[in-house]
Formats: sequence, C-alpha cells, structure tokens
Amino acid sequence: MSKKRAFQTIRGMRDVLPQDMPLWKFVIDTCENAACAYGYSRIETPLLEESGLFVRSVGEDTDIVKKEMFTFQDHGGDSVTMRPEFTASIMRAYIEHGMMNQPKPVKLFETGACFRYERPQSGRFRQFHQFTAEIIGSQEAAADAESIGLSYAVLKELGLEVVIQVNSIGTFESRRAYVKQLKSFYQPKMRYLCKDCLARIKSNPLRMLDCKKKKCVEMMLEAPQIIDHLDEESKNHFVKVLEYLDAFDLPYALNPQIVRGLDYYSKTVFEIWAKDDEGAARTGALGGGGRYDGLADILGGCETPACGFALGLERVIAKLKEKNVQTQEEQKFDIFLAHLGEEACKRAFLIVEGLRAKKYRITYNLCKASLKHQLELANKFGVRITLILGEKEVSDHSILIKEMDIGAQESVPLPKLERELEKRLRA
RNA sequence: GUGGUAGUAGCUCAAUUGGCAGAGCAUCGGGUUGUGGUCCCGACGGUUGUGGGUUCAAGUCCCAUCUACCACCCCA
Repeated sequence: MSKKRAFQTIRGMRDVLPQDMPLWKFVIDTCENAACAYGYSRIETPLLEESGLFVRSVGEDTDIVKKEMFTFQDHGGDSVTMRPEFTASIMRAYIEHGMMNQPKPVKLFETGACFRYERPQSGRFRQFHQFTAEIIGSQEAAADAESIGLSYAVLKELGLEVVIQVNSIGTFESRRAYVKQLKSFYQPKMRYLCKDCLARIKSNPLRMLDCKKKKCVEMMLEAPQIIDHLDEESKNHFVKVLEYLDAFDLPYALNPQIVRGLDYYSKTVFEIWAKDDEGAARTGALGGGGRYDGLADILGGCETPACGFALGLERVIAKLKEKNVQTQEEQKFDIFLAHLGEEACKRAFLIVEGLRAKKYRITYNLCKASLKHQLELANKFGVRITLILGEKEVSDHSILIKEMDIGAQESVPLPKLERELEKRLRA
C-alpha cells in the first residue's frame, strides 16, 4: 500500500493560520471601526457574479479582464466570475436594490476575498483580501477628500506612515481628448518605444506613462501631461480636492504617473504608499482608489457620481510584520480543570459547564493524560488557577484549587468552589 | 505570460569531492502510581517536493514538472 499523496494549497492560495489571526483581526477591526465611525454601513456581496459585470466595468482592455479573471461556466451554461475587486459588485447592489432612494451619499464598506489569476509574488496572491469603502451619490470634491482621509486614518491608526499619491485623469471627455494628443505625440517616436509600450499605445495609452524602461521614461518627461489637459470642470474639481487635503492636513504628493488601469475611473485617482517604500516597489501600493462617476451608467443605472478606495490586507499585514508590530495573543483562559479517572472526567464536564455559565474562562483536556501532563498544559495556557478533580475529590465531593503563580493549593468542598474562585479571580 | 534563485522531519536548519540522511525546537513517553515552570533520559518523526536519467553509488550531477521566493508585467 503506497502512502496517499498529501494535498497542498493550489498556486497563489494560502491558509491564514491561528497564530496570524490576532494581526488579521487587528487590521480588519481597525478598518471596519473607522468606516463605521465615518458613517459607512457594512454590505456583503457575493464572491461570484455574472462575468459581464466585470468585463463592462473594469474594462475589456484591462489585464484584469483579459487574463486575470477566474471565469467559468456554471451548470446552467452561464459565464460567471470570482470577483477580482469589489467596486463593480457594490455598485451593482446599489442599483439593484434601489439605494438611490436613500439619503445621499450612500456610504458602504466590505471586507473579503478577491481573486485574480496572476503569477504570485510578494504582496500578490491569487486569492487576496481587500477592505473597500465607497461613497455613492456625491460629486463633491469633499467626498474624494474624505475617502482619501479615511484610507489615511485607517493606516495611521494601524501605525503605518504613508503618503498619498494623487492625480486626476479628468472626465471621460477630457481624457479622450488627452489620449488623442498622447497618441499623436508618440506616433512619430514609435520605433523608439519598448515592446510593451507599442502594445499599450493601442490598448491603453495612459499606461505608457508609468513604463519604467529608461528610454520610455525619457520620452515620457516630454509627453503632454494629463494635468495640463483637463477640462475646466475636472480642473476645478481637482483643485478643490487638493484644497481639502491641505485643510485636512493629509500628507500627499502630486504624481502624474498614477493613472489606474481600470476603465471606470474618472477625475481623482490615488494610491497609498508606505512612506519608506521607494516608489512602492517592494510590496506594491497598500491601497488605491478614486472617483468613478461613469460606473453606474455603464452598469445600467442612472448616472451617479461615486468614489472610493480599497486596501490590500495582505500588503498591509506584510508591512506591519516588517515593522515588527506586535499584537499580543490574547490570554484565552483563567482556569484549567485537571481530572483523573473516568468518574472525575464525567463530573468535570458539568463543573466546567457551570463555571462557563458564570462567565469564567475555563478549559480542560479531552485526551487521556497524567496529572503531570495536564499541569504542563495548564502552564502553557498561562492560567492563574488549576482545579484538580481526582478520585479522592470525587468521593468526598471536594476539589483542589491550585494557584499557579505561587504553587499553593487548597481543598474546598464543591459547593463552595464558586465563592472561592470569586475571591481569587474577581476580588 | 517572460526571466532568475530555491525546495532535506510539524518548525529552524546541517550533511566536506557524488560515499551509512543528522541536530535544535516542538510532540509523545519515562525519571515522579496524584502535582507545572528548570533539569536529566528515551521514543516518534523522512520515498531529501514529484517523475525520469547519469553512476558501482545521487540530498548532492542532468532533464522535466510542481510549489515558494525575487525581478518584469500588472495591481490592492
């Protein structure tokens, strides 16, 4: 008989183990508490959506749609996709459930897993987790600024120093005009472009702006800048956003290379970089977002201005680990009950239940074990008190109370157990 | 999708030129029939990621493959 093959997680997927949970809980709680304090409501959308939702919103020419989606046919023959991000789903829910009839703006947050079929790397997995927060129904620059402010507040609360990289890509109209100019700037220089940029000039010219190839960077410096080609409306909006950021005293940097790959963005776009990350090169941006006034219309709703952002939880957690941020493992129990013999085991169950009902944090062991072993366990749990219930105690209806720090122990009649525990633990 | 580095016990890692697969931690047992933290002794644990090849002999060399990590690409 050959040993069966052991299974392992498939590529790009990983387990979050109990020892990492305190850190995860810390991060998620911080995000969600901040969102609640800022007036956001929790929403939960499905992991699986109709494929068209993402194709239309994220954009057919984006890498996400072209090669990164987990898409398959369900048994009814429909094409469905594991969500690669939240924004499209949340906007779909907003439209589907008539949330436009709620007082505006509607502020929603969600935490959960997203899926992209990419080559795994540091800070990049095929299943990853995001915290996302969206403001739907406000066109005001104040909404953009508050969105940025929330992302900053969360990361600051977590103890990370970050700088917001901000840019504006304008309305669709002004962007289209700019892209035209950009193309005509690059057209005569085509033969100097790198392979990737040659592809990008057709599919997604904006992305040429953050090519890292030396020649392309040199050309980019002379290329028309989107900031200079914004229409009046976009320009005013952007100026106002920056005024708010100044007023909120948020550390930001204007970065004309932030263009965002997703089709639905318009006007304000931003990324959040850790302060000590040179160009966010190592783990990528901790988060990103912007305004997406056109999305509702794309998804068949009324035109609805909206903006929001998402944080990559794995990246935030990696950063916290890099900074050696300590979250202490919570002390789980105050009392351990050691039992010896079958009869004691049966009675132990009831005693433990009784104490749990009184809100004592108590545990005992389910393996056959010596008293020595059980005391070792008690010690590892770090409990203050170990109760010992052996055959002798069972027969005379008593129990031993052992105080772990000084090692002293005392036999007390069972009916007096609670009073004695209260004296020692709740005095 | 492209290029590079790596994979040995649950974890961290040894193994000389190709020559008997090892240690610490953890787990379990004993020293102590019912007493923890320190200590001592012992046991368990491996098809060296997987599959082929070269060789008298492969953890070590070659090929393929999987996975992780790094750099592109892209993004949170």
